[in-house]
Amino acid sequence: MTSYTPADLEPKWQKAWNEGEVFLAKRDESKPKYYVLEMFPYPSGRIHIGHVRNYTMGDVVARYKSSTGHNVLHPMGFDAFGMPAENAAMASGGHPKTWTYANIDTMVDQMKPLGLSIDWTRMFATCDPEYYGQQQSMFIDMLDKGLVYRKNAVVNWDPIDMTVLANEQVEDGRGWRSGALVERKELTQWFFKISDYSEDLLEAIDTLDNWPDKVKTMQKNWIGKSRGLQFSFDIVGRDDQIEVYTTRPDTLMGASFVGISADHPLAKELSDANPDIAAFCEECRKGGTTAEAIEKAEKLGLNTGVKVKHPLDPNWELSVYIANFILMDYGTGAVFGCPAHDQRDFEFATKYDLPITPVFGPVKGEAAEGEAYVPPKADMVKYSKGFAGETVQTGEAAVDAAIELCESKGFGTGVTKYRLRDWGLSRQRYWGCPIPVVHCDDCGVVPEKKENLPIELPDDVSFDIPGNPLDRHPTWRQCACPSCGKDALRETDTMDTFVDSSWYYARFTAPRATTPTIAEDADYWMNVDQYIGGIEHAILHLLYSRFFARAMNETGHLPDSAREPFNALFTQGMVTHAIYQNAERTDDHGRAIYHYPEEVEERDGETVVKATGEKIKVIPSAKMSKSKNNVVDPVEIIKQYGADTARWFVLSDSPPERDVEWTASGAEASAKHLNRVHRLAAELENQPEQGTGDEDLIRAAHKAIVEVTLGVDSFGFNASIAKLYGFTNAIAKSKAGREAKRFAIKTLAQLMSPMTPHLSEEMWSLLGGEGLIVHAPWPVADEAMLVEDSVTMPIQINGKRRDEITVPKDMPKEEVEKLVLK
RNA sequence: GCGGGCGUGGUGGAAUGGUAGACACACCAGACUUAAAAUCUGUUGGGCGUAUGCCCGUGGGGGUUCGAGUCCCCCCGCCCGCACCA
Repeated sequence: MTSYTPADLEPKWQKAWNEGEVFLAKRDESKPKYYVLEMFPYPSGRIHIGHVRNYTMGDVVARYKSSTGHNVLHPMGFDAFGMPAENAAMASGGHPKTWTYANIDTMVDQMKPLGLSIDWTRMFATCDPEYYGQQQSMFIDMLDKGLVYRKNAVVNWDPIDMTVLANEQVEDGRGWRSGALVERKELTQWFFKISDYSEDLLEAIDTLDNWPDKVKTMQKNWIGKSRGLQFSFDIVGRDDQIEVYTTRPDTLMGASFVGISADHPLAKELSDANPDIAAFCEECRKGGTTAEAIEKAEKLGLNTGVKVKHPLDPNWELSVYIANFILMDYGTGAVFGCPAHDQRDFEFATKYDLPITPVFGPVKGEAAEGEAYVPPKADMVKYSKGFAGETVQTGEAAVDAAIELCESKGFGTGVTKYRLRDWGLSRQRYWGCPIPVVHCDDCGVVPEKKENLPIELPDDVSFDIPGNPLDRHPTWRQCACPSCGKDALRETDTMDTFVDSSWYYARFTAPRATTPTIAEDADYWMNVDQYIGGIEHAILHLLYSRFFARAMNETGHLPDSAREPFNALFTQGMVTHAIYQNAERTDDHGRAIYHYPEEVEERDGETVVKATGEKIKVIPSAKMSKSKNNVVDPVEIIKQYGADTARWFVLSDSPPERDVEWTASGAEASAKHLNRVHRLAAELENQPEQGTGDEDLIRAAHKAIVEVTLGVDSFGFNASIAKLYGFTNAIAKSKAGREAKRFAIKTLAQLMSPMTPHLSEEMWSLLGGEGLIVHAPWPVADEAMLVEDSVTMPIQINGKRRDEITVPKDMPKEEVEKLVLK
């Protein structure tokens, strides 16, 4: 008898697949195509068990689709530009390029033993000049189409990474990577015109039927559409106006003051004349931007002495305040305050003793005292100082009526605004894609000629001083102006690395092309049919990619049908692991001590440190982190149990969208189970030829086909695995004859093959299956075998189960009823 | 504050409005063994009972229904996302 030795059989079958070029993706118009993609990794140096879960899910889909007659594209690459490479270079004196490519080699070596059905011939890294050169070429195309522009803007400056961050990359006022408090700085930057696509990106969300609602909602909120009235207040005593935007024009008769941002042009003008105002504006800008700071921040205002006229009553004058809570980059940077119906305005008005005039109240009863009355816009309210339409109506209707009325009176227009800002892409870093433009004294900013692409990064750079090494490189900047030929200087900013990941999915369709894409390949392979990755990319990466697909369509690099690039999205959960924290002591600095799993054990129902017996506080299901000593290394797991066990485990128990906790006992159980399955196949020839219950076993096999297929089809891998356990138990217990068992075990091997491909190949060959199991078509259940002759039905009285009876399937209803009522 | 999700045994988790707890972990018992490991078999939501069996049970309270873990309303708790957004 042969025993189950993954260390031997896994490499054996991987070799067979490689030699047969089984996973090589070729265009084949005779088959339906299926493009499966997992979000590509950053080459940090080691694969993580989370990667294993992500890629295994993709692999299950890829292998299953392939066995159901699809021509599958399942590629892998690396998102290879970015800060960590530069940080490593600064720390160890190496070069980001060396570091990155060495990491990629290591990670590929770690991934290959997993037996993923990847077409490795398509692999690339975004730091390959062949890739980023094409990105530069597209940048120039986008410049031509007006999809990229340069402007002077106040930007988020990360003082640790010494670079600019996009709005999306600032979290709680801190850089998403460095964690440094972000500063505001004025710089000339490149921007993608993503805001031109606000409506398109928003509307199309509703067509994404196979995306999680959660992600769709997050994107909708991020785009942030609102409809309101934009109008101007005439400033008293001068020929000038303050423009404001409001989503509640129905509260115009409750206006109490006008507030402007400290960065508003009027505030700047007043600052120049009055040092007190200048000091106040400075104070406003300093305020922290963390959630906490905003929560606690006092509403500060300064009466400028400027007055404006109310548009509906020229005799009604309102004071203009500079206020610290008004943002220059939303709306017009100026608002009118209606304290009766806005809590923030209420607090402001109370503090500065401004009038609070309600314009509506509840239909029944009175509004509460001491706070603003803010009902949902869809609610009916009773207007006492309304100026448009019915006395009793919904806020929504009143807003519409107010906009219409104001438009007809000739002040203000109804406008739609979006929160989405243009995407600032300039980064003051070395390890990124150089922006392919040249600064010429005579011609200004000129795009590089396409024949000069790629503009490659120079290798001879140093990282001993902060800042961008491209700025201080002796020769790299110097070039000829593409327009007039005179001496000119290159742009030294590089692109945000999110640009690199915004189109890699398209590049996989023709990874070696000398143009960004090739029409026939893109037409055939796009869209991605199933995209799989972490929820953390719900906004940034996915929104940018949706924008880029549109931009690539407009620059002729993707077909119309690929403007929305991902047909289906699945966001998988993390692999977590318990943390073992010492409950009795901390280290010399008062920090918690964490123990490795192998340092602790269970003793009398308590978890203690083996060596010392100290009690342990177990924190279950925590994100893996090196500093918490709870990281599971996939390489070790594969060494110990084999890839199939690792694959089986990460798919079992928890639904794929939820976190799964890695436990040693669970991993061991998976290994045991696969051993058992292997034994079924290996010992088949010892089974007696004749037995009993052949038909029952064959029926069980057909039922398993239906149930497992359903799970695989709907991302219910844990459900499929539960059914496979059940089916395995049924085979093990069955007394059926050898050929019935052979059929059942071959079916089991096939149903398991997307999850445990090596073991399945081995079983297939042990059972005398023809060729490789990867080439075998997915089993189809025989409907006739699914129908039972007799059926067991529960007898319920008032919904409670009282008894059960087993009757022939075709027994008439009346007879069943008679039987039950007896 | 706004938006979304979740709450089921000791644990992870199953259940198109129709037998709650599939499957697995863990625990316990038994078989095999000199012994252990491995393997196999069985038990395991709570309570009552010798037993056929009965009662209770899906965060709490109410409702719809012949029937609710599932649908509706209120409350509690946890998680995630967004947020001086005018």
